[in-house]
Amino acid sequence: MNNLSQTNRERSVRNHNSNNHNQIAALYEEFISVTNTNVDIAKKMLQENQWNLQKALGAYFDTPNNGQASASNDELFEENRKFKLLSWNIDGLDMYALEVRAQGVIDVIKKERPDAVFLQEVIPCSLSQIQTHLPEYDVHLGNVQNYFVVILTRKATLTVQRLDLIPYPGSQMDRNLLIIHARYRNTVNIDLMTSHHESGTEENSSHERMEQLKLCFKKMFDAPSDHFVLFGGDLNMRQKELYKIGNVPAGIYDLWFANGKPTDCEYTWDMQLNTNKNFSMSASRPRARFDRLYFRPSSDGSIKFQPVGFELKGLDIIPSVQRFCSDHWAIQVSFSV
Amino acid sequence: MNNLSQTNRERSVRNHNSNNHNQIAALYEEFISVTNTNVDIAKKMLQENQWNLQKALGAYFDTPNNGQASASNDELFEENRKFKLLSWNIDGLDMYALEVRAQGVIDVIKKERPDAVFLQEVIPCSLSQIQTHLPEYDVHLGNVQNYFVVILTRKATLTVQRLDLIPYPGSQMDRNLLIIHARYRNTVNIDLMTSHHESGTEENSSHERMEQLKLCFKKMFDAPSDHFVLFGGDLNMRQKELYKIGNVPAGIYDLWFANGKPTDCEYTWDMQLNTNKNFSMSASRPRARFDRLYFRPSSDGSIKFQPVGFELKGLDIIPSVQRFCSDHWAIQVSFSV
DNA sequence: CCGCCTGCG
DNA sequence: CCGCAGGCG
Ligand SMILES: [Mg+2]
Ligand SMILES: [Mg+2]
Repeated sequence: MNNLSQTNRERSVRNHNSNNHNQIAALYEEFISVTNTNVDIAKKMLQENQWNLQKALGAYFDTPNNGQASASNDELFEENRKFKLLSWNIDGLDMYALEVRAQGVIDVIKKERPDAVFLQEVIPCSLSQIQTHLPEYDVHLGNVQNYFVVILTRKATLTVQRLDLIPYPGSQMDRNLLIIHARYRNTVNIDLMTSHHESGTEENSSHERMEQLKLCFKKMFDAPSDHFVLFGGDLNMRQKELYKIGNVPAGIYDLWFANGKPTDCEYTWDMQLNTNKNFSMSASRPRARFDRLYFRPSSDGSIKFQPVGFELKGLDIIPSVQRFCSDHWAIQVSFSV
Repeated sequence: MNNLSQTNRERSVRNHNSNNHNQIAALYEEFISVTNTNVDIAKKMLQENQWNLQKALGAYFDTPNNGQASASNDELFEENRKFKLLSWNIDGLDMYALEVRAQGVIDVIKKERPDAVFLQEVIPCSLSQIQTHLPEYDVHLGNVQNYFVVILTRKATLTVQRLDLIPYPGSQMDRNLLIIHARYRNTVNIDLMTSHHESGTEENSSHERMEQLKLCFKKMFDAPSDHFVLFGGDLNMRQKELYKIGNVPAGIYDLWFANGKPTDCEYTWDMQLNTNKNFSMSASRPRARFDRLYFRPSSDGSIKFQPVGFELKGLDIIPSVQRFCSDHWAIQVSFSV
């Protein structure tokens, strides 16, 4: 019996208690996490089953075409739980309809319910919106000058032990590496690292990016070996630069590759599809895989944490303002835990 | 007896003819070429020796400390003749005191008396000055739009057989390679090639420069093997780029290297010494060896053509306007012929 | 934070 | 034709 099973037991106890608001939210959380559905289905199934999670899950999976109905609920519990991480440069430097666009970001997070979120190019005004509208997350940040990176951790699943902020000494743009040392469901140590690496094509920026990336890879190895390490963000990375630093070190996995290199998720900054910037009349319509997520597994092989998905989010234009949330797409990875 | 000796004989014949202006100029030319002096000394010595070149040379070298007085005049003839080539980006895009600066360029050429001159960044207005004030040179050019490259050949020593203009297909700046197929003293075939390679540090410019340089090296090899080939100009070259294309091919010689890498002639574009641009208040004071000359010897080993000198010219500020002739220095190479 | 341009130090 | 900033398509 591994640590995750203990967590399940603990939660079963909670489920038999009173129906106050926090506990209903926890039931939704659990139902959605196991069934990979949404809050509407969770509400319906739980209401129909007297707010008993096991009964609601049983009823859901007994319905034909819902999940894998042949397995027992406990097995489904084990098999279907996901850890989700979403990373997004939300372009807080673009003032056009920023408040509406930031609300769009919040809506995506509410819908996706990732356990952790890496945000880049956040400005104070957007940060306030996030803190107001996403109370289900803890908000972690280093500096709050100009624009900055933020890590959100889902209160229900992650407890934060420590924060590290490592400035890049060579950065001309005040970029830094933000690290959150967290525990997932009180059992799994996960170090969450995000960064917004030096922008632009200039030689100095390119060189600085390589230094920043090398530092990050080193930090991933510096973490205790029994921790899982997730690092990524807007790395502004070019293939040549990765090649020049010797490609991704052994023991670290690019989660786009680990999830089968889905070609429809390749470009995270795509001026052929994203119209937030004025490239429509331009001769060049560049696109690139600037945003990436890397994974260093734990040395503890008994802990299940398998990459099972890579998706782009934020692909929809916001009708009211005819803008996307950002010039970058969000990238989201899932792990079977 | 090689071809150069024949040329000497031909000239001796000319020297006994009448004293019209052209022939006096030819006598000056010869005297200066052999003695490495200047027009004032040539005039004095020739006047004192009844315009007899042999007597004037004899008198000059019999004077203690003048040349190597122990050798015979004929030997000195052989030993001291030089072929000189000067290359200069004269910054015709800088309008500040351009006419005075172009006159400065003309003055340097008149003083140095190179057999051939490669000019880059010439504009029509400067071209007119050159044509007016340097009648001792033939002027060769391809396009005359915006700014362009020009080759000057000394009428007394070079006869031009053909001109080729090869546009660089990938250039964003209408750059091209200008080739003059010439004969030196009616005996030695010399192909003169100059170019102004793509400017700037951008990736596309850098890549285009490498393509341009590869084409030029190829053209140097395409010339008939019994020709000497001299190629160079403002190549805007970076060490990395030369490395990336595999360095200078075997059989081609960088004349700065061939002349012992004189460290005081390394930087041809030097914002630490040249004040034409506004770098005085700038944090960076860049300098580079942008201007280079390459040499492919003839397969005919009987023809003497040995690199014997590399110099910078145009190092003096013009007092009246407090500017240098150009933001580039001129580079000048000499061959013992 | 694409390429390219202009202007500044 | 240096690096960098700001603006444009
Ligand atoms: Mg951005
Ligand atoms: Mg120039």
